[in-house]
Order: sequence, then C-alpha cells, then structure tokens
Amino acid sequence: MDQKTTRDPAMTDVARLAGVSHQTVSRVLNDHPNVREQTRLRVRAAIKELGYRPNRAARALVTGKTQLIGVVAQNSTLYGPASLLSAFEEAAGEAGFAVSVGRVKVLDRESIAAAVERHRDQRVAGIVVIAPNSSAADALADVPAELPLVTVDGDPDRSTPLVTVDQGVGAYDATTLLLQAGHETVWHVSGPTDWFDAAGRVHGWRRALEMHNAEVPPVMAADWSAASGYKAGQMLARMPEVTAVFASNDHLALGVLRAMHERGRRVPHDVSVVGFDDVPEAAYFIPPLTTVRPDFAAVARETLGLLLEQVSEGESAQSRRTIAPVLVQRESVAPPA
Amino acid sequence: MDQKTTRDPAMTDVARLAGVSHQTVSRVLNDHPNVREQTRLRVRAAIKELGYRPNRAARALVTGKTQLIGVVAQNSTLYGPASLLSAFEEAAGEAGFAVSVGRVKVLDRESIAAAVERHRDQRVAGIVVIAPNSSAADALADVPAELPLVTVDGDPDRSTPLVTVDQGVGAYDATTLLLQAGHETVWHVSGPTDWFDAAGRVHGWRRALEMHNAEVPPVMAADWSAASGYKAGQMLARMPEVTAVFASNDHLALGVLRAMHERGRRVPHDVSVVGFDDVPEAAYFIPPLTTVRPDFAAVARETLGLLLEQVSEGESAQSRRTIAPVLVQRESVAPPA
DNA sequence: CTGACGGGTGTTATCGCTAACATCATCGGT
DNA sequence: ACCGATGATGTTAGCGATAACACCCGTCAG
Repeated sequence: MDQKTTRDPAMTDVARLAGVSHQTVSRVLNDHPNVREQTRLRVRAAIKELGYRPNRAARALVTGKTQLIGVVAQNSTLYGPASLLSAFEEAAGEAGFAVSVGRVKVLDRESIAAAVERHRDQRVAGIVVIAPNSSAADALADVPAELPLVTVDGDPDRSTPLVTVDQGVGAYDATTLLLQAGHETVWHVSGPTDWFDAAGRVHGWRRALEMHNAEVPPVMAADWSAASGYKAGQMLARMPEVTAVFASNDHLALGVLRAMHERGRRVPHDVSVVGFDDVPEAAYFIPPLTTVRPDFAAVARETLGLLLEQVSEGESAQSRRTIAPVLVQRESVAPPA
Repeated sequence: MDQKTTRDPAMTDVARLAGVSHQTVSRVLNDHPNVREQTRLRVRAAIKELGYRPNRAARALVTGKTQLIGVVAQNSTLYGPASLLSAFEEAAGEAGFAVSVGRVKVLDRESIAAAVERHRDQRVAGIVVIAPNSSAADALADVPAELPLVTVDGDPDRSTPLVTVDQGVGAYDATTLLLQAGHETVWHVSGPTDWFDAAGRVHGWRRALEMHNAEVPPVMAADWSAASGYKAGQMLARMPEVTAVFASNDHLALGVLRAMHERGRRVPHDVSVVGFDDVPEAAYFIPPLTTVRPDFAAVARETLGLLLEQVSEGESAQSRRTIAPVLVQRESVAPPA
C-alpha cells in the first residue's frame, strides 16, 4: 500500500502516459505554439492524472534562472515596513514569484552585504532592498551591477531604481490642510533624521509653510515611537502659541495626543494634529486621527514591476517611481479657537 | 573588458584550477572526511580565487532536497504574528535555510491549501503554518503526511507538531498577580474566541480565579483592536466593583486604559490593568503597562528545530513544544483602593 | 511533378551537481 | 614479503528539465 520511496512523477512519466515525448510535454507546459490542440489536451490530462508538478530545480539548472526574488529588510515590526513587506509578498506571489526574505538586525553595510550574498547564493532573479536610511543606501554600492535591484524607501538622490511613497506631497498636503483651517503655522514632530522618509516629510512640511508665508518653527526631532512623540508633545503642550502639529507618523501623533490631553488642551478644539501612515488603530484614537495614507500595495506593485522589467530586459533602467499618498480626514483637525 | 556572457564558475572550473577532480571539490564543500588537508586548502583557495558559489539548483536536482522552508502566514500586521515571522526568518537564515513566505488574505481552508501547493511546487524541505484559529487548523488536514509540517499558535488539541506560547501559564500568572495584590476578582477582555491564543488566555485566567476561589465574571469578548478594548473598557469603567482587568493583548489594554482615564478612574490607583504581548510601546503607556511577554525568538527557534528534526528523520514526530512567557511588571498594578 | 517551406514531433546534448563505484597507494600484521 | 584494510582520489552515471537540431509529413508555388 504505502510506497514511501516512490518518487514524484517526472516529465517522462507524463510523456509515457500521454504517448508523446517528454519534449512535447515541455512544450505544453511552456505554451509553445507548435503543438496540436488534441495533443495538448492529452498531455494536460496526463499531467492531471499523475499529479505531476514540474521540478523547478531542474528548470533553473538548465535555464540559469529562478523564479525567486530576494528581499532584504530590517528585522523590525514598525508598521510601515511590515505592511510594505507583506504587500510585496502578496504581489510577487500573484505574479508567480516566490519571495525569500533576508532579515537584517541593523541596517549597516556589512549586514546588508551579507544578506545580499545569501540571496545571490540562491541565484535569485532579483533583489529588493528596503533601505530607509543612509547607511542602508550606502551598502548598495557593493551590489554587483548585473544583479537586478530595486530600492524601496531609499535615497531619492541616488541613481538606483527606486520606488517610494511621495513623502513630500503627503507632508505638504497635511500641512496645507492645517494652514487652510486657519492656523498661523504648523509645528512638526519628525522621525529620525537619517531616515529618508522622515527627511522627505520635513521637506514637504517646510515647503508648504513657505508657500503660505507662514513662519517655520524648529523641527522637533524624535524617533518613530509613541514615547518620543509624547515627550515632544509635552513641550508643545506647554506653549500656548502651538495650535497645529503635524507628526511624522501615527505613533508620534498618538504620543502628542496624549500629552495634549494630559495638559488639558483639547484636540481638535485647542490644538489640531495630523499624523502619517494611517495605522489600523488611527481611526480609533481619541479623537479619530486625520492622517496621510500611503498606498503600500501600490508601492509593492510598482516595485515588482520595476524589478521584473530589469530581469527581463537585462538593462538596469535608471528608473524611479513615486506613489502619491492620500489625506484621510477624520476628527483631529479644526480651526484655531 | 566586459564579458557579460561569461557564465559563473562551476565546480569543474574550481577543480581545474586546484588540479583535482570536481568530485574532490564536492567533497571539500560537503565536509567529507577523506580529503587530505593539503588538498582541502588548495581547493578552498581555488574557490576563493574564482569567487565560486555552488549552484543550489543543481544540488537540489540531484539530492531531491532544497534548503528552503515555506511559511504560510496571514497577511496581517498584528504585532504577535509579525514578530514571530520576523524571528523565524532570522533563525532560519542563521541555520542556512532560506524562507519563502506565502501570504494569505484570509485563513480559510482554500487559501491555505493554495499557499501550501505553491510551496510544494517549490519543493520546500518543510512548511510552517501560523494557524491561530480553527479554520486555519482545519485546513491542515489537506497537507500530505509526508511533508514535514509544524504548526505555530495552532490547535493544542490536534496531533500535528505544534509550537506555541503557553497562553495558559501567562494568563494564570497575570491573573494571580492581580489577585495577590488583593483584588477580589479579575475581569477579562478577551481576543476573538475562535483564536487559540485567546481561548488559552481565557482558560488560564479562569483557572487562576478558581484556584483562588474568586468569583468568575463574564468574559468581555472583543477582537484584538484598541477600539474594541475601548468599548469593553467603557462598560467596565462604569462598574464600581471592577478593580482589576486582564486584557488579552496590549492593544486591548490600551483601549481599557483610555476608557478608564476618560471616566476618571485612575490606573493603577482605582483600577489595575494587565496586558499581553509586551508591544514596544507598552512601556510608554500611561501608566507603563504590566504585561506578559512571550519569547518570540524562542518560539521561532523551537519551530525551526522541530521542523528540521522532521526533515532529517523523515518521521513526523508527534511533538509539541510550549514556551512559557514571563510577566513584566511595570506600573499598572496596585492593591485595590 | 518537384522542391522549398513550415507545422508538429522526436532525439540528443547539456546544465552543475552528488552518489556509487573504481582505482591506486600506503600500511600494519603475520 | 604477502595480503586485506583503509585513505585519498578519479570516473561514470544519473537527477529532470530546456535547447538545438533532425525528421517526417503535408501544402503550395513554379
């Protein structure tokens, strides 16, 4: 009954059952044109009957190509990167590619290089690096040019193919919303300054202020955590002239919200707050947070597209794609009192 | 200068350079004992000089085995699952295995079966399924028995190899802490009842209450979100007899914290609260949250170990490993007023 | 009527590796 | 000095696919 040692059916088994050569089976599998319809059907039936599944290793060996994409990402559970990764895995899966993730503890040159090496060992068709800060971007210099590579959230000033959320536009829109509500100026609690995302948001915020001839207050630098948002919020809450705050992400915004609340400054009645990311909880903050929503699924799709272009055309297209985020208006913004 | 068409060096190239046969190179690579030290060094040098890297496809073809592990996980950004996945990828990477992640939108039988099929197409050495609820666990019946499989966070009542956090112990400890602080009983805000994690925590909580002859209040069922924690918290805040709450995760706890705060019930002076998960922000909640910390890295290690055991021994060990979480005491627990 | 053409199919070589067996020294025991 | 055991290495045969070419057959133009 049990034939444990029975090996999986191979192409020749299918060929024998269908009464054709294995090469014809291969042609059916790869949709070659010159196969009679009747033969095609016979082969298909045999494949089904045997439960045949092509051996990717054999195919990779002869073609020299795999259907694998390597991703290098930091070992973090921050909402943005995690969502992006998740979306990318889904998009790649739908396109018939498997995704191999190489996690890295810190984004330094050495770790990234090692992760890239591991992926090359696997003969991946291409690599995606989520490189949100400059040390990560630096590490990409080591990647051999012939390996298809796309950077996500990387350095906008570099020439590698890059897909990123348009931080500037998102921040500009958020800031403008606050100014148009009537606020004289908008304060900003920023993410870590060596992150491109954070830098881009600072830039967009400043541009909006300048565009409206508003005073540009000093940037409150923080990391991405609610804790640091809270600290920054405590300072802002003490300053009566602060009536509008744009936080670089929703967790920072949460910290600000809390600090304001503790100080008795009501949001949005006394102070308006806007975040960035639209984390799932944002709609349930008190008050529900107006924020900027990046389309991670779109970023993932574009990344995959750019990578596959390089894979098939061989050329490293010096290309860049930017995804505009949308402003999600909820209840944390109002005109100044 | 540019030899684009030059193919990667193969084993025979290394052999030629080292003046040995390709088989000897293979022996060096696989640490076979019968190779003279001097030869070994010569081969190593040649490998280095050529920048040779073994072709995994060729090896997989002849051995019939890959160094790939498939993971099936839900496409979610919940803290627990995301941390677990991240830790697993790291552990597997260190053990020389690549991880291919198959994301699934919903944990139903069909989606999971499809994801498993995709992994089988890739000839993965084994599969890990993060199966936190019963529909996911049901789907595992379809997985062929010969494929090494480990379930994480799965059904404790099933016979598949399983690694999981000891929800019962964690909940028991949390509840006991509150009882020993002097509270008459402890209320519980639970996660979705079809999740094994949530069920296990309910169980541990109830066991602790019964052990101490405390009254068992009705379970407040919620999902995992802060929003639902807030709703449950609003009810609890209105009930003066409620002095202690154990929430099934930190986000729920956050919602409870907020509801209490709004109602003017101070934590921990009037009401004590304990969470579960120890999310990074938990230490910065107001007040810093006492919670239960699962060791995701340990779960990942055990999962990998169990899987590799199956891979190498062929037998599907009917095994189960449980990781005890630790109670992290911060400032959200105090004796009743 | 014939030869060029092209659609449908089979045959053979090959990818880069490991398994299995073959070969050839070297060595210790009697 | 002979012989089998052992160690170090080479030789050969696949693994399961695709690529390249060969082949057979109609069809159609000249």
